[in-house]
Amino acid sequence: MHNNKQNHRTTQQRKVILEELKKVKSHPAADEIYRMVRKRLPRISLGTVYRNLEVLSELKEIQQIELAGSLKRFDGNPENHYHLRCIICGRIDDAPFELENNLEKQMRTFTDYTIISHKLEFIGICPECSSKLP
Amino acid sequence: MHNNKQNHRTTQQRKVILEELKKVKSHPAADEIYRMVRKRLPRISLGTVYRNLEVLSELKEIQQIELAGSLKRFDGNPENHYHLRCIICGRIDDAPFELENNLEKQMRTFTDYTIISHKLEFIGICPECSSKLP
DNA sequence: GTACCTGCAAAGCTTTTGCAACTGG
DNA sequence: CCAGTTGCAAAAGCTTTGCAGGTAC
Repeated sequence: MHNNKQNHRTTQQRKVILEELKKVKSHPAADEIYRMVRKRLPRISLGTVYRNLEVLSELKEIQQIELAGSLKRFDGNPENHYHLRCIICGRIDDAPFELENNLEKQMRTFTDYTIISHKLEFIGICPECSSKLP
Repeated sequence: MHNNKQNHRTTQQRKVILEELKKVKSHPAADEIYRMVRKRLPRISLGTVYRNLEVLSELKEIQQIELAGSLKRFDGNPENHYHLRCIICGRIDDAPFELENNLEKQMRTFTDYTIISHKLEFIGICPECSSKLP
């Protein structure tokens, strides 16, 4: 994790990364951003891109979309259901309520996408971790 | 991607992986499953575990939880909003409607988790990909 | 018998990190 | 000046894959 207490500077690299990202609506991955930024700063490194994306997220200038990543968890229950994830210990519990078919119905009225399914995850602190907090 | 047309066999490895995963409600990652299964099949390899988790998902015996993985996408808009993901081309668009605060409220009445936020993603086929389908 | 599966090891891909040099304020 | 930042390269972490031998059916 990164230290939140740092004083952040406005470097060329940081500025250009932010500008390029704000320009597009394609939600690029880090290496795509690297490619975009290199057109203006040919000597920038991938490491710098990663570090700045982290800092810019902390500063709430951008956000990271973490859905559907490559680190997977597996669930012996094949039925569609929602999950609760603890931000402290990382445990995942099943959510105690049903899928909302309404959400997909709503979405269909608003877009031209063919909606196939949806994923909903709640983020919070599990009772066990709560009880251990100072 | 895996070939869906295969005839799948019931091997010891496949059977034990499924049994062990059904036993727990902890939503383990692949390497945790590997550790669990090795107690019964000490010579099993991690590769076999990965391959079988893939097959078992195809067979709808289990499911993969892909939320909050490590391959991230970045969004120049720091405001909380939902996304639409195309399963064909992988593009991500912003969803054209507002966050449902009701969802968190509902969840609070059902669990002892301290709910901090939620993530909702719709999966579908974007108009462009739809138009190219056979 | 043979298509499918396994163990092993190597490779792949994304992300993180140590380090010495550099720079914004 | 000096804490924060950078480029580079190596390392780390998770997942996939090539291969030769094994196995379910």
